[in-house]
Amino acid sequence: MATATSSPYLASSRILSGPVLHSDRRGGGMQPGSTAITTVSSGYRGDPSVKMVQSDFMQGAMVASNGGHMLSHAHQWVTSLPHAAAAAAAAAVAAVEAGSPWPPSSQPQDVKRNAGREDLHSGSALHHRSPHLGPHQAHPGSWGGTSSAHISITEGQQQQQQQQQQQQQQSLIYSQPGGFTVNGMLSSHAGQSLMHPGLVRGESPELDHSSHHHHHHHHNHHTHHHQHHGVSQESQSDEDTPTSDDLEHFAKQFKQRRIKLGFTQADVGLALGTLYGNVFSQTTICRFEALQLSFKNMCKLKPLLNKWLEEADSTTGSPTSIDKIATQGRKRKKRTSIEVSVKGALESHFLKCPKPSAQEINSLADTLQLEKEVVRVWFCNRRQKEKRMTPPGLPRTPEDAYSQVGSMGFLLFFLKGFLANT
DNA sequence: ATGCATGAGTA
DNA sequence: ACTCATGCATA
Repeated sequence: MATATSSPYLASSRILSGPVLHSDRRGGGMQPGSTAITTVSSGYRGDPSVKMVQSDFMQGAMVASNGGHMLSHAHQWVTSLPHAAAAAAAAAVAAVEAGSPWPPSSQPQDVKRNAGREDLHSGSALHHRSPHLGPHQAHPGSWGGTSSAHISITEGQQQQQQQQQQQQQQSLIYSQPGGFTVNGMLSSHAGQSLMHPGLVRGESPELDHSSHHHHHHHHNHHTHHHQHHGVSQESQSDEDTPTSDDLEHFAKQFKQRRIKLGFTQADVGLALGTLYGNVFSQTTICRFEALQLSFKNMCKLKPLLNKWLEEADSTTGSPTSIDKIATQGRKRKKRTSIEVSVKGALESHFLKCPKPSAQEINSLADTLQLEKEVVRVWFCNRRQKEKRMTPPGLPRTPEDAYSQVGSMGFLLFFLKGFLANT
């Protein structure tokens, strides 16, 4: 976007100059035609200048799709679409036409957008789990895999691609050792077991399209739910690993309550700090409510938020201790704003290769005129996004409830939207 | 509400 | 050099 709105940085206002083909290699140092503006004020780079939009993007898409010709027709639609849509759609087109039917990895993403809208009631609420569903049994790893693959990695399939059972305790280290109290007062009870690492989800079949014959056949499933000591919460107090449905319901209910009680996401984040010593930002709370965290992360946070809810509920009308978290002074790199056109190109590449090698990153960075680090981080974030619970851009309207799975879903989604708009 | 960034922990 | 949990800064 690079809006010029109140930004002291943003050197120039985009000037959509013509095509301005600059497809030459970068000779050295900075390139005049940067494709991303970093809203920086000091160090980093902030060379303004030309920024082609569509044209540039198309080029990127082409490159990604191994040479182009097919894209030519798509161009016209693309140009009139909102950039985001255009980029995604074109990127998808590029990928599809390029012959890659589907990204090898492509997390199944489980399209479990709950079907029934059955909330609306405040407080208490006793959600009736839809009786249908049958054997489906709400797979714990839901996002993780369409192919069942449940939790409890029973020692079999490991070392395949890493990223499976690695960290699981790193979260605990965040507990602030009694030292500072966010609010000047200790929490009544800090200890608390902090969710046992249930080791959830047998997720990510991961790429490696050529060699994974790991047939993990776990059966177990400690789905034992024995709720002792009623703590009022209908679901599981905080014991055993919740299912994705549980989380979804909880998140929903949590948001409702939170709003009714008049708290902002930031308030909650702070409250958690005074309550446990773990402060969280508005961002995290927001992501929790929107189920945009990893399954594991959701599980970790749920107990905490649940606790907060109870507290807030009981203490109705308590003065929200609003504190200001000291923003540790650090030289944080200013956010780089990547142009939509470039994003399209990146997206396009991502579809073909979610995990580009350092080499590829380099060349990509070169082509797109971005810092290598920026490109690397982009891919990291993109991958992470892929692992979140709620896939982005889900059908807002029932009619758009197409397949909505993976890239293809987006393609259709966007194309439909466009066509209906023309 | 999200995009880009940082860092701890791993491999 | 990657994954993951998080968050500042933005849109």
